[in-house]
Amino acid sequence: MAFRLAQLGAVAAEQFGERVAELELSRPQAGLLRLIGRRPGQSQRAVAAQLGTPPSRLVALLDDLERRDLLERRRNPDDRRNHELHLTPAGERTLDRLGVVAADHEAAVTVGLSAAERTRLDELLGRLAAAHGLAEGVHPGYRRPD
Amino acid sequence: MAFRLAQLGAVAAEQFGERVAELELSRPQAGLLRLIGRRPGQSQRAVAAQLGTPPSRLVALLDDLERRDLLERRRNPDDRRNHELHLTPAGERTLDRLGVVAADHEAAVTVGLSAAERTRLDELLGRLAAAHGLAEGVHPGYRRPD
DNA sequence: TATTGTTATACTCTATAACTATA
DNA sequence: TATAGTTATAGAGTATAACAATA
Repeated sequence: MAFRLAQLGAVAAEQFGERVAELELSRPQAGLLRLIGRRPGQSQRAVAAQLGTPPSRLVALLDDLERRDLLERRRNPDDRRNHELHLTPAGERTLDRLGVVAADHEAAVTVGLSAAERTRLDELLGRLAAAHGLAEGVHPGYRRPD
Repeated sequence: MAFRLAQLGAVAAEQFGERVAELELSRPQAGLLRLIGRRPGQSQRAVAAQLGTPPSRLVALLDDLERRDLLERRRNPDDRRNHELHLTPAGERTLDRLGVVAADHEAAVTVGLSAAERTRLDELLGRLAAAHGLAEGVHPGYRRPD
């Protein structure tokens, strides 16, 4: 069962990666876009802390998003060491498309289950996620080792 | 839900990795040990084909296992290009220990669920695994891209 | 001195393709 | 010529630690 979870999780991640690749995003970039869209203005350190990743890892990911004009780093005038992270209008549009992609993905992954079975599975997975202390919307793959 | 599967799958894989690290095995090595223990005498190509991985990827993994005397490559006398893969007695013992580790892992991953809930979850995951064409005991992480 | 973000560096894992030995 | 296994090489992704700018 643990192994099946690992198998299915890998399949889900892989397929999600293929879908977001059509938006020219990597999986971590898709996660960042969502996180920043949901709460704009956070510093890179704050984002890194939420994800549990070293801040240096964000630099290249954000560089790419900024170069493609999906995201803006704004210097915080109160503390000029900080960069506030905001989506551009193009970034917002990409985030919308990401929502569509995620819904398609959800349907593809849960294919073959009835509505009642989906509900039941969602509940069980939610229980496990809680038991393992998983934060809503944060993939453990961001986490630094130890 | 797809995302929760990815989260939980990553957690399961990560925790399994920590456990097998105590046997000084990587996750792919643990999988190989099991595969070879279950059906000894296969060639490296046959194993690679089952896992969907390029044969060259196996070389370093098997080198390490062989150096540690857990595994033996026997030249097939009928076709000296082939190496038959067999576990040594030490390899069999490690495989036994792996079974214990896997059982502990299973319990840890499914913590907090009742026996009935485990059964129900196992069934639902099995359905999904079948829908996605997952082979029993083969982790998609071995698969070559495309 | 401390903190934010960045850069420099190194390491791990993997795929691809060239190579060898056998057939 | 074809196949099994190996080696050589390169690329992606990531962590760590040193660094510059700002506080």
